[in-house]
Amino acid sequence: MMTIEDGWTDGAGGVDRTPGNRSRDALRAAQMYYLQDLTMNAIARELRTSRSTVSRLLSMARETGLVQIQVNNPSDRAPALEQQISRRFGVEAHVVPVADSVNDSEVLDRVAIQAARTIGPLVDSNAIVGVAWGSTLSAVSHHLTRKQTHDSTIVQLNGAGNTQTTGITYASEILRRFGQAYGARVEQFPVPAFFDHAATKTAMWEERSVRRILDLQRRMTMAIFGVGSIGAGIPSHVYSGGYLDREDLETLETDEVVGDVATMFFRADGTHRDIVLNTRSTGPELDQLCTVRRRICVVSGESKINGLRGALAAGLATDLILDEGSARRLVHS
Amino acid sequence: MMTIEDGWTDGAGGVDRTPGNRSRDALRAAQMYYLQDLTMNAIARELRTSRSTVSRLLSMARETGLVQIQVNNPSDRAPALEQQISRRFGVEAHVVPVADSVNDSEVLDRVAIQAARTIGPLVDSNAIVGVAWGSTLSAVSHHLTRKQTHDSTIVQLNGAGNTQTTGITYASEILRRFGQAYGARVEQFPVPAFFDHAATKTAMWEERSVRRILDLQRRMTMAIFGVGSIGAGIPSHVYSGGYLDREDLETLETDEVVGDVATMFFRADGTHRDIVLNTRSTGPELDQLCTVRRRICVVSGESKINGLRGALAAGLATDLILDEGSARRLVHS
DNA sequence: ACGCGCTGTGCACGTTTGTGCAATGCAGTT
DNA sequence: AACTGCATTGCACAAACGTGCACAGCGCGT
Repeated sequence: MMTIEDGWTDGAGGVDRTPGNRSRDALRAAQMYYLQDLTMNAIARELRTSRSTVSRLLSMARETGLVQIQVNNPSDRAPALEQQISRRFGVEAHVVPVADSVNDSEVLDRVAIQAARTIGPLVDSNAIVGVAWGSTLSAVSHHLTRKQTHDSTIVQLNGAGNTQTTGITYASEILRRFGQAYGARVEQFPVPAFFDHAATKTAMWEERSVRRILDLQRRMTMAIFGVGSIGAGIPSHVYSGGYLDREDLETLETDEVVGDVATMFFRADGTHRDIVLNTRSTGPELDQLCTVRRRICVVSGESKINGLRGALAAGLATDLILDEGSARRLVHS
Repeated sequence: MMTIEDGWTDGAGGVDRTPGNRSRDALRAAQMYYLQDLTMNAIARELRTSRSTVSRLLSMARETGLVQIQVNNPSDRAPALEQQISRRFGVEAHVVPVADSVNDSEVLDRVAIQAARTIGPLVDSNAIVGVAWGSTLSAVSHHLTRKQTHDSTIVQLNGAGNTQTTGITYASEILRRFGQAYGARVEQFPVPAFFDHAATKTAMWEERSVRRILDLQRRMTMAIFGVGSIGAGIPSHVYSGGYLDREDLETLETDEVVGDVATMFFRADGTHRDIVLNTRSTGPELDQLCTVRRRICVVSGESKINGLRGALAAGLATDLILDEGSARRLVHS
């Protein structure tokens, strides 16, 4: 007979309800399904359980990152669009195929899913990942697949408070999801998105609690953000959500701002000197952002194209994930 | 309207029968299926084709290595069996889960499939992969998944001729399949498995045509082999296939041989000095084999356990892929 | 022009897979 | 012991999927 210790690598012996079985069975099932091409029925027989349980074990295996599915386009024959974008803008492009017939919210959803799956493999142990907030990142955060890492940290890139709410629940939900997916510590940045007075920012930036976050940001190994865009149809969250008053919006216009990344603004040519609002923004200095090894920009929807152009001109991203429609718009002009 | 040039990254425009579409559609389909979780029906609509075609595109994407599915067991909580084997024998173990109720030939098949999928990701560009022959490798070769590589070479580890046939079709089929899967050059080793006289081997080993192969073997980055085993129930191919005569088998017994790798023999303790048959064998010197960075041993069936123990004692493998039954037998000693 | 073989397509069918639901088991509480 | 709340299971049904088959388009040789 087998002892319990033996039993725990064993699916064929007697039925064994030791706790922790589930994840072991999930691994066995995943191997049999994905590596041996058995049907769920056959697996159920070997595991002495029902087919439906196997189905559930497999979804669990996928969700917890036990199974990783990646689609590589052998770079030698990558789709033309991706190559063109790479050449022209010096970023690694991931174009999300989407027929132009689908509506904007579905495009966002699908870009978000694919972005989440693309980001997954890039998160290593000991990583310090900066994460912005906004509708794009919120969508992405809903689709992250888990991956076990050690000692990684998710750090908030910019404050999220505004004049109406502290914005904390919204932003912190995003962060929390990232942290949970990668088993990482989460470091929130409990400041408003914009200070009313630049002097307050200067003062706060001397506080040790704040410096701790800024220090983490300086040591980021990866940053993930969307872009905000001015000018085109729908304004982003930042431009309509109560973060900026009429006067602020006017100064943006005067400064010829076309968009922002993590509430730091820039112009169409990528410059950001002397944009007054940036002195009150809590986002990371763009020059400093550019020193981060991997900077992933997620964009969905053609309305963001102006902001995106500026961000690319500023060299803010090393990787760009965007829907096919926007990609085409980007290169065709 | 779109021009044809636009059309070729486009699935939504008019129906477009440009050649090469298939692999592009396969990529699009794979992204939509595996990264965006659409159903095949939805994909068919966007690609303007039928669901069945999408199904076929997806199988193509999997077969050609466009999609790679890997199952990782986060090493911190790897199954106990694998950890035990790793510790005791100093190899990375991949245990293939198989209920003990399934018959030997199915076990072989399933080990082969999983081995093929495990090997795939390890083959890089510029690799020189040594491949042995035998029933195990034959089974593996049938299940390799394609993967695009540049300038890699598959080299035969040991001659395959015997007194009855040249053995070439059998061995070369295996090699050919490896070559095709990885887009690699194939270098056969057109010599018998064993020379009748050691002197012939010495002479042949000076021939430039042979030296070219030996040189490749010296520069191998990876070797893949099974084990032969003496003593247990069913003897391996080598021991029964007309490669050795009665006298040879007697000398093996005298020399206390327990098994072989690529027709080079060894004893239970892993030693191989003064085994006379090795002087006539065309397999690689075992000491030299041990200098190869990655040495993958595939074993299926408990009858091979004696040979396997010897091979492990000799330190011939860095990676071991074997079925669960054998694995258990191995650690329970 | 015609026929031939080849490749790729959609249909139809049987198989495989996902999931709402009710039943069961188990732990903690009254 | 009885009760309650939560997690897990198998069932049954519907959705999604794979594949043999017949047919259409195309290139090629006669």
